[in-house]
Amino acid sequence: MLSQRARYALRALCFLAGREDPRPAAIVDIAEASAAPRKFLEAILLELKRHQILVSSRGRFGGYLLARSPEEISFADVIRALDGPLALAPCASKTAFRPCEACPGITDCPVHPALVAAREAVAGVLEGWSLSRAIGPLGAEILQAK
Amino acid sequence: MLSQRARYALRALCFLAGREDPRPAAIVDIAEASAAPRKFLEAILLELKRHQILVSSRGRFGGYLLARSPEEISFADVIRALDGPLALAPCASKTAFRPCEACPGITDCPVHPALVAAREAVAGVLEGWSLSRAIGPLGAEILQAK
DNA sequence: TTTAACTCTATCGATTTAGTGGGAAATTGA
DNA sequence: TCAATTTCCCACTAAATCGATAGAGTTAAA
Repeated sequence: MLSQRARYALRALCFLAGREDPRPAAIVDIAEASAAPRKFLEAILLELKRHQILVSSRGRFGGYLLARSPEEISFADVIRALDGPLALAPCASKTAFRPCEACPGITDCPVHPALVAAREAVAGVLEGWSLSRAIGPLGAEILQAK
Repeated sequence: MLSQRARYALRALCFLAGREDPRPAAIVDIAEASAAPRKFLEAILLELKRHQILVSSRGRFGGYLLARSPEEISFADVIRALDGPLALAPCASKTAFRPCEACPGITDCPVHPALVAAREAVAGVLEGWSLSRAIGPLGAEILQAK
């Protein structure tokens, strides 16, 4: 299960991906759009910035913008930034591999191959799922039509 | 990430699947084989029994047996029994669907389709991955050869 | 009736999670 | 320069979860 943080993050990023305004969006507006508590979202956006998914500017008219185009930000990027590896166990992770303690070892563990297969399956989906795909091919046009 | 409970469970079940002895296995032996603390494993096996993955007999020479053949027990069964739904969010679960609060709704949520796709991917793998597959086609023979 | 096993409930400490609060730093506009 | 606005950073709390342990109770075979 995703954490609440990751869910807020995905909603917030979809909102940002759908905006056509080139000026940065303030936390307050993002919080309203993604139905997240303002202060809580603050920490989330900061984390996304640390992972180079967002860029920010301070002061008046400051706020957040996507660090790159929505096609180049995948759900996998976002979830990894907030919840860590996609894998079901550290020993099955590609981005944060760590052997499990008290295990016969990678080659002998009967559980390991299944976890690797599961990780590959979910990573295959989420790495290919970008923000632009999430808001749909019509996402931008719909907003523009308003 | 899987809980430690689920990991112990998978190891324990693989051990049971590889045994050729028709008599039930005692907790102590299962604990040793799966490198799990005895009392902790106790609760896990009980949970697996509640989910009809194991059957038990009490008293002297009592213990646990698989409730059905190893081909008919999937990793998905085990993980669902101990960690709950495979989905990344309740709204994407097939076995325990629940709409997320403060969400535009299934049809309008831009995040939902990705979570459903991820769930289908991981369920596809884990539902098709049985204990017998985990211990390998040679699993039984190897044990017999000893 | 003893003994070896499962069953059940309660509890504990550490960690994580969700969320809040206050203030410092930066930027803009007057 | 000053005031307003906005991000940034730190500390903190309450509740839940997780991994694990303890102990009393129940069952069944020898």
